[in-house]
Amino acid sequence: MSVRLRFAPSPTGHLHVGNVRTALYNWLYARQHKGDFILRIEDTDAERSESRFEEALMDDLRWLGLDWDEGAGEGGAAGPYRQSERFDVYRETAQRLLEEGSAYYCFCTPQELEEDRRRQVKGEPPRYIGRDRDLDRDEALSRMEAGEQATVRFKVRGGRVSFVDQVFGPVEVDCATIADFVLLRSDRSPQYNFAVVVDDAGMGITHVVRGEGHLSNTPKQVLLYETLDLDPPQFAHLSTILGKDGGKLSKRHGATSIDQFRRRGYLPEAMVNYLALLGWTPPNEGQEILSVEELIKHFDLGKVHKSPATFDTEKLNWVNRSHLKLRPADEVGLLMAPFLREHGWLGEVEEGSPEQEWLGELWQAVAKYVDRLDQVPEHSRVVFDFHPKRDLLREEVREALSEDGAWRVIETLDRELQAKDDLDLESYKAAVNAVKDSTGAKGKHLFHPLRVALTLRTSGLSLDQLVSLLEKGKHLQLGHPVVGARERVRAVLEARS
RNA sequence: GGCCCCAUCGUCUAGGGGACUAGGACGCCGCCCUCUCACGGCGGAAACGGGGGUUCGAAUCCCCCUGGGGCUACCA
Repeated sequence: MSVRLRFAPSPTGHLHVGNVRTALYNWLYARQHKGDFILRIEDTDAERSESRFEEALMDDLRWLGLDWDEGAGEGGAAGPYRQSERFDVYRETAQRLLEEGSAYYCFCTPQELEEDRRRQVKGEPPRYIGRDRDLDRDEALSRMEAGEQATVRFKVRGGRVSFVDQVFGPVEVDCATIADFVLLRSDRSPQYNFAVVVDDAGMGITHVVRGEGHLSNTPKQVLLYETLDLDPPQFAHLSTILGKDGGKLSKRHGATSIDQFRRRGYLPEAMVNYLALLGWTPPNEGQEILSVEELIKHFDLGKVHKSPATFDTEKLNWVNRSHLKLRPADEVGLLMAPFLREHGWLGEVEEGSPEQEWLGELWQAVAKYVDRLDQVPEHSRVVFDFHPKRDLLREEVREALSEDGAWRVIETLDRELQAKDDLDLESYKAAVNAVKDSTGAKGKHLFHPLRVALTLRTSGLSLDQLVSLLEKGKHLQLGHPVVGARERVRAVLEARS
């Protein structure tokens, strides 16, 4: 039998990295076993669910490459895939349980329930006492007709329930610790534990992979499967992802929702790779940078760790950097374009254009400085942002230029360059060699003044790469002028006075 | 309060009674490369939460404590 897995988020906010890891593990397992991956929207909480979050979550999933075979936005034979559209199914099922005597109407008021909880006996779990458990059905029905509101509660049996969790191992609990829980609320909407079971069963889900928080609720669900006369699926619960301080990951830890990472210039394959590593170790020691295909191939649900993992941005950065290096340069060039555009340094760039090729070259020059694409602009500044009048005043620049022979090197280079047309790497090097010969400056006494004249900074890209970018860039339609090398040297000399 | 889960370097982890002077990765530190900053290469510091057992032998098995987390809702 083919496996069927699902990701079932509530559209109550943006997709959190923890949710994404859950989705990912489901997806990896489904893809590995050539099964189905289903997206179900759990929006029974009408108060908190919003359709814009549903849109956003599907958008994030698509960006990550976690495609689904059935579900919201996709359709499929087991639909509808939105719980708010499945109320009939829940009501029918509840009715069946009512008739079988496995469930009953409960007329308890919120106040009564609150009192029950407060009246808890020391050493005993506080729980619903089952006041209406043995209420006569006809009586219940007539009270309903008289307009009284009632919930439908499940009659929890005695004894023990058990199941084997793929991650946590065997779990067994005493049913006495489980209160008769609500199936249908008084407004006839389903309660979570009931809806999941009805849906997972109805959708033919074979493996339920979800957050650890659901582990304690699983016995209730197993009980439900049992009275519905259905085989429960395989369960696998995933530990929580923690923040740097050991607490649950939250806004104060910085970015937590996947769209934030996306906007900062993390690659989807890097997010997927890093999240996969949080709670699972690849089989080959030391090989942690894996492609999506490799993850699908090696992923092993049975080897997922029980203990919670801390989200570490430093390691994510390393993973991202590594994947960035794996991508073809011209591809990354296109990906980083929006970030440069934000700084006003770039216009529209067409795919396959010389501009894209140039961006690829820019990328290769700045790649070693960058963890994320949103850091590209600050390291590209030397290429786009050239203002001698302003920058000659900067402390580090003044200091560097006050060194012996610095200006002479620059003046000599200026003379050498004026004699040349457009520069390529070779002619630039020839000019530098000529400067070296006629001034006698070498090593840092030669290159440092050159760097400052060309960039108005004391550190940055290799000069060879820079000159090449400048000379090519000045002829391209980048939407922002790039000042060439020769022009720069001249401008610096002119701004000196 | 009750029930349940978890616990190896700062972080992610390998480990499933002797192969452990506890291995790898990120980060950190040092050296090398070098016109700068980086990249890269090489090397280094860094952990079995505590206490009891079991055993010839425990990071590995059991119990207690401590510390985290979850459930205990007409939230999911």
